[in-house]
Amino acid sequence: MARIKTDKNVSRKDVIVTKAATLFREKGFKAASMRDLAESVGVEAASLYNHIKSKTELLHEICFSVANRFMHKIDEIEVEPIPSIEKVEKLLRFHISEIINHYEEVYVSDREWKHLADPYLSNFQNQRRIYRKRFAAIIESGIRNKEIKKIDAPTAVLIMLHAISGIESWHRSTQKISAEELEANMITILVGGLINK
Amino acid sequence: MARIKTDKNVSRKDVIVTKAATLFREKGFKAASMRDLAESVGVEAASLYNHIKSKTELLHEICFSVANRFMHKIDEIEVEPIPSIEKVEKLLRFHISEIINHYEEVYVSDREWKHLADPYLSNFQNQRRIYRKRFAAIIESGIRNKEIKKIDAPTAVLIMLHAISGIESWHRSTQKISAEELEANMITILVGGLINK
DNA sequence: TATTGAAGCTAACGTGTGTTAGCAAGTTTT
DNA sequence: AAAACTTGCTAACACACGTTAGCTTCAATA
Repeated sequence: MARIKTDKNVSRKDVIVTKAATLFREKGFKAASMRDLAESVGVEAASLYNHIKSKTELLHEICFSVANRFMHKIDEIEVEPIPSIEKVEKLLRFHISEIINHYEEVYVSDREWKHLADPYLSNFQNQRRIYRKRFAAIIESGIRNKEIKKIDAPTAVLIMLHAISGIESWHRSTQKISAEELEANMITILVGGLINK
Repeated sequence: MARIKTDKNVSRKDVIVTKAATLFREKGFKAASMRDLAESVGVEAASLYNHIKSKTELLHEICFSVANRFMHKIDEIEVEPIPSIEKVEKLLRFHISEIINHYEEVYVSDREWKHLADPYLSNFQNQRRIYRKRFAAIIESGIRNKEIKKIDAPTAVLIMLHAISGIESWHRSTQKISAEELEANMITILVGGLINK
């Protein structure tokens, strides 16, 4: 009889969620079936329901674990006594490292959150909106201090966040530069485009 | 008996494809059903098949019409006798105007191409790869001419293309700046981050 | 070793899917 | 007005999906 293998500190549910993230990334949430997931876990589809409540629950877990990490980080950075442009740089570096180290989850959270069901959907959208506003506020304060060019802050946030999601393509590409080089290039272009000089 | 309305020069198939683009954008390709589409066209699901071959065909049409427009544009720009940095700017402006004027199609082509079936899938991926290489070549030539900072050109392309796809969010947002302002901000940040000075 | 709870299995359900067949209504051409 | 073609409809198909019920097997505890 098949059995889901677990290490210490990793519940069987965690294993399922992780495999789900990979599958949702590869095929998209809707196109990935519970039978696909079961196969990748090494078990029958019905057996998954001993550990999870529903397919959507898997998406919740993925999306909110990612969103929470970003929220905690911006909490932390916001209150640091450093110039705004450095806050922006820190945030960008965090985004980059998150997408490199938690590729599947971040990707899914970014592209598949549409398939969340209310009330999770509204909740997620709210968090996202708030996050972007706080990010924009940092940029605006940088503009007031003349550290940053006079630009529309919300637009700048959009550009930053989406630009960084380009790493998804880098992650899948075969002939790639190192993660460090990638990060350096990103910062050069993005922060370089902001700085007022 | 219901009937699909058409203007001159717009076939019934075109009407279906357009509505499909909207639906695929809203729900995603997999989650959008032919019955949904039929309703939005004002007809029964089975009737759609008098005009189209399959659901996937709709996706082909959307993805390749978008891809072709970009290919033709880069053909055109590549041979112009202007500095590389201006070529980059022209390409960016084209991307921006495409996403503003053909929002639904471009969005779908960007995010739903995964659901294409071979041989269209490989074909599409190839076109994408080639496009990015040609874009990167323009940047590399700009680096050689010292117009552009020394950066990894493929990374720069990723950043540009994804940054621009951020306009999707702008497009749906309620309190937005004008399209002209948006374009100006984008160019400032992106081109500003490239220029060697 | 006996007991118990966790974790797996098979079978099946109801529903929604893309698509086809066959026919009726409407429009254009002769 | 007849013929030919286009466009729509109803009904139904085969299938894949998420999920549940009920039972068995395994592993840990007493």
